[in-house]
Amino acid sequence: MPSRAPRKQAPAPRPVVARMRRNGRPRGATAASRIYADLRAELVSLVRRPGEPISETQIATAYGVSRTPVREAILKLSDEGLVEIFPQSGIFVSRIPVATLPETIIIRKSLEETTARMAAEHATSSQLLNLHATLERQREACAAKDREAFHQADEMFHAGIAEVAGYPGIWKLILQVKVHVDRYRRLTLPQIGRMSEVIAEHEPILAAIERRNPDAAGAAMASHLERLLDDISEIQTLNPEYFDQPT
Amino acid sequence: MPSRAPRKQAPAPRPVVARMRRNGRPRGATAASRIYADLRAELVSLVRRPGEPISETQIATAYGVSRTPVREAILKLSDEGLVEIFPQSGIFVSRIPVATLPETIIIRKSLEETTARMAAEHATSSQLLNLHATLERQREACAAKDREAFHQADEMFHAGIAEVAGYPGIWKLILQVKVHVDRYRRLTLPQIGRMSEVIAEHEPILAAIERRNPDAAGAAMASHLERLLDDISEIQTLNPEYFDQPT
DNA sequence: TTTCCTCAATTGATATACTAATATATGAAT
DNA sequence: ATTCATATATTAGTATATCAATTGAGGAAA
Repeated sequence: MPSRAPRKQAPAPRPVVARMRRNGRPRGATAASRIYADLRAELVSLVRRPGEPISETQIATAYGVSRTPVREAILKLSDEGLVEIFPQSGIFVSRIPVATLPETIIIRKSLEETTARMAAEHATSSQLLNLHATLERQREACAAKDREAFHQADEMFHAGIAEVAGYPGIWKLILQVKVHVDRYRRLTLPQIGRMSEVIAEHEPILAAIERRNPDAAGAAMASHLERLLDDISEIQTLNPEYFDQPT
Repeated sequence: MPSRAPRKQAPAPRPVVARMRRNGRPRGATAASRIYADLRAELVSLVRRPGEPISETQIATAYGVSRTPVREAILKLSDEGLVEIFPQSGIFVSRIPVATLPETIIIRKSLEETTARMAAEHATSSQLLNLHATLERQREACAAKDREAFHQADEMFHAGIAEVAGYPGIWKLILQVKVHVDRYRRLTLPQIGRMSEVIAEHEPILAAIERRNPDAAGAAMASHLERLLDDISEIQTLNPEYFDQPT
């Protein structure tokens, strides 16, 4: 029996206000979150291949922890659609759901057309200079044929536009949505020639934002992302086991 | 020592194909998923009020299960932003992040402008009849002043348009994004007068889709959702403890 | 009264253990 | 060889246990 009254029970006529938030650290460096981040990186980079089984216990021993935090990480990845859990059977890296990729790109196009528009309406000079700097970094990566840096600058460019628009949460949503497209594209690695095309498409977007022309900015962004739709639907034949077949 | 070779180990030169998927039931009726669904309903319906503490053990005993499945449900809700976990402190129903609501509505507007456009391009006669039926159901609910049925028909109308567009996943994404707006609007209950306005705004959307006019359909949808932006920013003052203050 | 200190209780995070279901390898039967 | 049955190991799901961090009430000190 508790010698003291329990700290907080619901029965009262609605405490409602409740306690104010305490420490400002909402769940940072737990074992689960570290494992989640690691696994996610391995999944998007295709270090773990679609269809491959994943063993909770194996990962747990590898990290020197119990199954519990590993399971927490896996469940989160399952929500994101990166792994599939089959009860009493096993966990597997999800195959790439080819059928849903076009819809994903449509979503991205729709959202980024909006951010480009809003960016053209709200951009400050310093923000424009930052975007120019990012684009220049991308040109350097292109010249150096550094695919990793190029991709990183590419994401920064798009994220930067969302931030200039005043809606950084839109880019967070896009990140969540485009994960399967990223896995798909990782399989179509070569595309060195694409890098300069991408830059050539980024330039008019930034130019339109600079001209404060929302319509042009949105249109340029839309046509840039429409190229993505063309890119997919090429290499489905090789490595068919990585894809979720239309049956 | 295992008397038999382990079933599957990674070391081999990449098994790759792995096992085909077995039973088609990817995680259905676990205790965790039932608790998750229940809790989520309680959160969006504001049965559990923003700021209120949530006790894992209390829920566990209420369901007659251990803390483990409860924790799985809570973690998922935490990812969705419906609850906040403060380490070694407690779990609390998240306050409504008022500052992010406009962005959420912008996202929805952007995506649904797209679905309306695409619906106008692809709608078949039977699909149009279904949309008319849904709209009629909404009129009936309005006449009966049945708010719950009205809201249900409203969601069906929007979901139906996404489906006609050929991108039902867009509606699923919207559902995920608009949860805080729903909680907010639940606080502004009255709005009986709004019901007929909503119907009056739905009609031109459907009419434009019927006329196969993507531009008009997108514009009608956009202006419909812009009304949402006006609706918020009204009742922040009453019940301030439910909102995440801009400090 | 106000401030500080102490301490029991609760909590989130993790560890360990158990169970029912399932898949697969092995061996038997055809 | 091919099919079928059986046994065994692995698994997801859940239960229970441990621990350090934090809270907040009560009492001591000012």
